[in-house]
Amino acid sequence: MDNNTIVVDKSMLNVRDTLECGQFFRYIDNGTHYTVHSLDKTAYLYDNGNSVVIENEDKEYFRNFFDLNTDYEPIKTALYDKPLMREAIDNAPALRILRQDPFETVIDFIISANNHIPRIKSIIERICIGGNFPTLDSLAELPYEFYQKLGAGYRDSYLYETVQKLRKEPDFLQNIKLLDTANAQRALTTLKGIGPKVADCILLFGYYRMDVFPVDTWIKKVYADIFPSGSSNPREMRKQLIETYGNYSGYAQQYLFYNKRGN
DNA sequence: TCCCAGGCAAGGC
DNA sequence: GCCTTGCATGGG
Repeated sequence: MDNNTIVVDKSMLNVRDTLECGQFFRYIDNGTHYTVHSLDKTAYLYDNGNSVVIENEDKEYFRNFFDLNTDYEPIKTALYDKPLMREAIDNAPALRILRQDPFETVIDFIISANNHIPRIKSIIERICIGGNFPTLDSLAELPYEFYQKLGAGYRDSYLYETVQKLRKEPDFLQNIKLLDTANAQRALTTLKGIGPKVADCILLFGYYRMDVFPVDTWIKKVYADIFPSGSSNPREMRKQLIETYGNYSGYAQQYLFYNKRGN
């Protein structure tokens, strides 16, 4: 194996479940393999019997990206006896939470609001140039007309305004790391197009914060399964779900979301 | 076709 | 503060 190859046992990484579970959009199913784009980097994932082979250009980047330094066994063990988790974990036992770039996650999940995953993917594709995600500075150079041509609907102005604000405050996303989760969520929701749910997705997928619980249409169904006569207020649902699943809420949410949505 | 999607902003109260 | 309403677009 050369220096740019990672080999992972399939019991630790299920490629399909991890890429297609809704946390990530820039992958291509080529039939024989998956192509993954993150920022300006590319990896190719091949099935090799009982292992996954990841051919890539930056081994450290993708070891971190696929969260390969985290042992999921204690996490799954701790969650296994909690409501609906047995079925959800058994549905995708080698699903991992990706460690994505915060800026890319901000853009992706502004687009995700009230949108379908296939369409989210195609809009993001039109933002990228040659498979590379644009930098904040290069996006900020583009006129509003560029955003109007993305087919993003009313989200075009959210994208434009958020990009302009982030360029004026270059440390904004870096500073999120310094805040506790409540204040981080509050700060993110000052950006156009980011409400409580999108902020939670950004914190979970872009900052690897596990004490969040994005409540979307699917998680509302999950909540109703657990609490048949519970609240109809998303903020209250989030609170109860975090109380139920604790410090592993982020992991729990993703297993539950993927299981409920179907695959 | 028609419904709906990993919700949000704005306005009314 | 909380609740309601309107919302561009296109995939299934």
